[in-house]
Formats: sequence, structure tokens, C-alpha cells
Amino acid sequence: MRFTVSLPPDQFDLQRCIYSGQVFRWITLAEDRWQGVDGGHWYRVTQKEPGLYEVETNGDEATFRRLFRLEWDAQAIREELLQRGPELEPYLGSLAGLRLMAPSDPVETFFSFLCTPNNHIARITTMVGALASYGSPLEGNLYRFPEAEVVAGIPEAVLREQKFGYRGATIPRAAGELARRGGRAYLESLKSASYEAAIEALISFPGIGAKLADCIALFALHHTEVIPVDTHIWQAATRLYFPEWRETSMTDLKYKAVSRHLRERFGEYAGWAQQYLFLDSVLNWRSRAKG
DNA sequence: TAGGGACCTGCC
DNA sequence: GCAGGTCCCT
Repeated sequence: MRFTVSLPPDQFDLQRCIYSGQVFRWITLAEDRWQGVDGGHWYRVTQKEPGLYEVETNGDEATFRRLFRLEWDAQAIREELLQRGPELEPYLGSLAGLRLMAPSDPVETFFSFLCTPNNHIARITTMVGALASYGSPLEGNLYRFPEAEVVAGIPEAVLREQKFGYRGATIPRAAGELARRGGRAYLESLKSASYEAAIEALISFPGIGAKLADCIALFALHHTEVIPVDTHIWQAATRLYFPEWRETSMTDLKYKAVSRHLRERFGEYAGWAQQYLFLDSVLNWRSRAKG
């Protein structure tokens, strides 16, 4: 079906959302045209003018609006974040329209973030696309991401041939463990678990540490109060809140302290704050690397 | 506990 | 050299 979405640009900037490291299954078809997959749905989106998107999909308007959390008022959330942390102003100011997304398929998100450690976004996108092609076809060359059992059955050698490197071993191993615990139903059950319980469950997977567990809790299980502390957030957090830890390396203890501080400061909107801090850091990594 | 190094590949 | 880290080792 086809429909249009009309929102002010400061409420919704699709390009910023899909290239901010939350999802890895979108490509740019033309300057103002994108294509993406989320769960069992594909979307082709054309920006007709600022604030007006035309969407073609095998899903419907509700699935699209859920994916981008369009029912959340981004302006109100930005104001709330500024109340809780005025120091966020420079980060929020230049990234209008960026939104925290809500990917619908926890299995797809689980494996997407298993591709991210010690990696960069361009290659992550390639790898997630390669894994997705083991799933069932949706339309053209678009696939629904496969279940854990299927990923578990991919031989390490095959993934290594596909340039997965050492992740060719860790991904099927984690998949086997997920399948053993019940696959999709297991991840769904963690949605209603407490943050602490979900993290404890996720962190016991091979290849998943504190950071990936937080990413999966935020993007797959929709625990919006979570703020994964990656290298970018670590830089920002030590600059803003833990100056005594600047230039030091992260440890388990520091991770917990920073994570808890940010979670308590920004509450249920911590995930949104993370998105602004992360994208700002990625876009400015050149200048920031200098000093 | 806190450090330090290895790990695949690709792009600066 | 270093990427949205994790694991293993002193």
C-alpha cells in the first residue's frame, strides 16, 4: 500500500534516523529516496518536500509509525532532556528530526548488534545484509531476517568466506545458544523482564558483553531507559560528567557507574539522549579526534 | 580489579 | 591505525 506522512522536519528526519546506528537494513536509492526492511515489512520512502514523505510498503501506516515512534513528540522529549541536562543543548541543537527507533524484530536486532563490536557502520550494514539473505524472500532481493535456528546452522567457514572474520565463529555460536533458549519467544519474554534481569540474561551469551546487552535491551527489547556506553558515549560522558576519567580506559566498574548515572539522569528518555550524543560524535569524529 | 593484547576486514 | 567490544591473560 501507499500513504504519505506529514511531520515538521524538526519532528522527523528519516535520513538521520536510518544512518544513526540503530538499524542496518536501509539503503539510499537516490538523494531523497530510501529503501529498508524491518521484520516482515519492506519500505520504499520518497521525500516529496521537507516534512512530507511518501511511503510504499507491504506493511501499513501503523507499522511505519511504530518503527519510527512517530506517536512520540520529539520536541517535547528534547525539552524534557534539556530540563534534565542543559549540557545537552549543543548536541540536540544540530540534530533536529533524529528519533529513537523501535525495530519490530528482536531476532534481527539481536544479530545486527552481534555484528557491531570492533567494527564500523559500513561493514556492519554489509554483514547484516549477508545474514538476512539466509531468510525467506520478501520481494525482489529483500529478505526477512532468518530465525536463530537458521543462523546457528551457517558453517563458520561460509561466513569467513563472506568476510565476517572472527565473527563467523561467534555469531553461529550465539545463535545456537539463542535457539536452545527458545529463539524469538525467549527474546520476546525478556521484554517484560526488568532491565537488570534482561541484562543478566543477555550478558550470559557468548560474544555479548555489557555494551551489546544494553544495545539489545534498548533496540530489540525497547527498554528506552537504557543508554549503551560505547566509545562515543564514553568520550561524551567523561567530558560532561566524569572528568576524572578522561583519557582513561573503560573497565567493567566504570561502565556500570557511567551507565547508571546516565540512566538515572535521563530516565525513560535516556535512549533518546544516547542517540543524539552518538550521532553527533560520529558526524564530528574527525574534528573531535584532534582534541 | 585494573591493564594489555589478540581478533577479521576495510577504509582513512 | 582504528572501527558502536569481548575475551583471555597477568
